[in-house]
This record gives sequence, C-alpha cells and structure tokens, in this order.
Amino acid sequence: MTIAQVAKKYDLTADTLRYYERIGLLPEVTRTPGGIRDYSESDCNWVSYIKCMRSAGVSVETLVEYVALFRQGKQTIPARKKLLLEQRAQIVAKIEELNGVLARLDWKLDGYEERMLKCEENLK
Amino acid sequence: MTIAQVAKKYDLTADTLRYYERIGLLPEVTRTPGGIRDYSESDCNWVSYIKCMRSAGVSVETLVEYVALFRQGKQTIPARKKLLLEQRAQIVAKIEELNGVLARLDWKLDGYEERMLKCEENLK
DNA sequence: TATTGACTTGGAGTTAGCTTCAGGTGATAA
DNA sequence: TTATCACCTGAAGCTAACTCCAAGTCAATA
Repeated sequence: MTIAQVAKKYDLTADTLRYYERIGLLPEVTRTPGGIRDYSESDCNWVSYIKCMRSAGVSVETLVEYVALFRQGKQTIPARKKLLLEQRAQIVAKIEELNGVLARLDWKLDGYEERMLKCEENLK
Repeated sequence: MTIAQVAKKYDLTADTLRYYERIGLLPEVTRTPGGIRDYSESDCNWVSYIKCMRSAGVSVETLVEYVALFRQGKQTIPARKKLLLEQRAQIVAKIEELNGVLARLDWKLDGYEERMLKCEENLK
C-alpha cells in the first residue's frame, strides 16, 4: 500500500505517517526500488495500534519506547508487557476521572436555568 | 486568599492562574488596595470548575467562551447550557473511546508473553 | 528603616505533536 | 518523451497551553 492509501485508511495525513517513521514510532517501512514506501500488512497493524493508543492520549514518547523495545527482540517481552500494563492503568484512571467530571457536569446541569436565574437575581 | 494559596489548593502554579485570568478564563479577581490578587470564594469556585473541565480535556478556548457568556448576564443562560451539554457529549464520547482502547489493550495483553514468543520464533 | 520574600507586569521561551515548505525524484499516461 | 502527478528529504513553521524571566512593587519582620 502507498502512503496515501494508508493515510486514507487510518485517517491520518501522509506527513504524519512520515513523521511517525522518522521519530522511530513505526518500524522502518519497506520501500520500492525507487525509494517509495510500500506498507505491508504488519506496517498497517502498527499504524492501527499507534493511532488507537494516541487517541487514548498515550504520548508519542511512550509509544516510541514500546517500539524500541520491540525492535530489541524477545528478551524485552516482559518490559513491553509492563509498559502495556502501565498504559492500561493510565487509561483506567482517565476513565474514572472523566466519570467524575461527568457527574459534576450533570449536577451542574440539573435545573440549570432555574438556578442560574435565581443566582443572578441575587447579584442585583 | 492569595494567589499562592489558591495555587496550592488546586495544584496549579501561580503563573497558570495569572495566565488564565489574562486570557479571560477567570472573571477578574478582586485586588487589595496595593494591587495584589485576593481570591474570593466565588473566584475559587471558578478555578475549581476550570481545573475540572481542563482535566477532562475541554479546551481553554471553549472555557473562555463559557466565561464570556457568563459575563454577559442571564440572557445567555440557554447558550451556556447548550455549551455545557456539548461538553458533556464530548466527554461521554471520550469515555466510550477509552473503553474501546481498553478492550483492545486487554485483548493484546491476554496471553501476551506466550503469543509474542511464538510470533518472534516465526520471524527467524 | 532596611531587608526579605511574595507579589506585580509585559513579554519572551518552551514543549508536544504535528504541518508546511522548497527543491528534488519516481511512475504513469498521452 | 514529455507532462503530470504522487512521492521523497531535511528543515523550518505552527498551535495550544503553559512557563519563565526581568525589573519593579508591596508587606511583614528585625
């Protein structure tokens, strides 16, 4: 697949894909003899994984670390698993935080108009 | 309350509080005759609200808009409620997204070591 | 009264994560 | 073969959201 096709498939720009590769976020993508990127299925899976984790707010830095461990081979499997578990914990924490904010918003929204009117009457 | 006390209470820096005020994210904080900020309870409630919404990823721009509406008085109450409902919807969407990522991570983590070992054996 | 330390301002600097640009190369179609 | 794309690289530029700095002022203490 060309970079344009991958970009379209995962709703990223070609520039972002090249940027990810440059900073070591994607294992080196295979090239045609002419030097043009030709994404394999495995490359696509990496793109999918990275896009997914980025959407959850996992930092580019953390993902680079994960890819770097992957490149070093199987002796880093435990370290990689540890990283994944840390990411998981952060996501769980984030969900809890968002639920808290949601509760506060719902509390604020309950009878909002009536309360705000009263409140601003008092300020006169 | 002084800016340092408020900063400590809400775990923000004094610089961030001044920044928020400068860009219109906080209604103007009252001052001592000497020009030093003296946060009222109402000011603190704003800080608390803003910190809460920022932690949920609501942009500074959106919050500035909300504060601007608030300043214009009660005729903006419906508009403000609409903004709050939009923020709520975004947060709900974010929670759903995070739950999706969590599911993917859990799937990836299930039997991770065994699968990765097998997988990397195959690459030899 | 002098010192110390927290506070003030406007403006410049920083960080993450892209995004755009300039100048060039590869591939396909008339 | 020539035009027209999409693609390539390295480097500079951009945006959001702070964060830091310099130079000065206020307030409490010795």
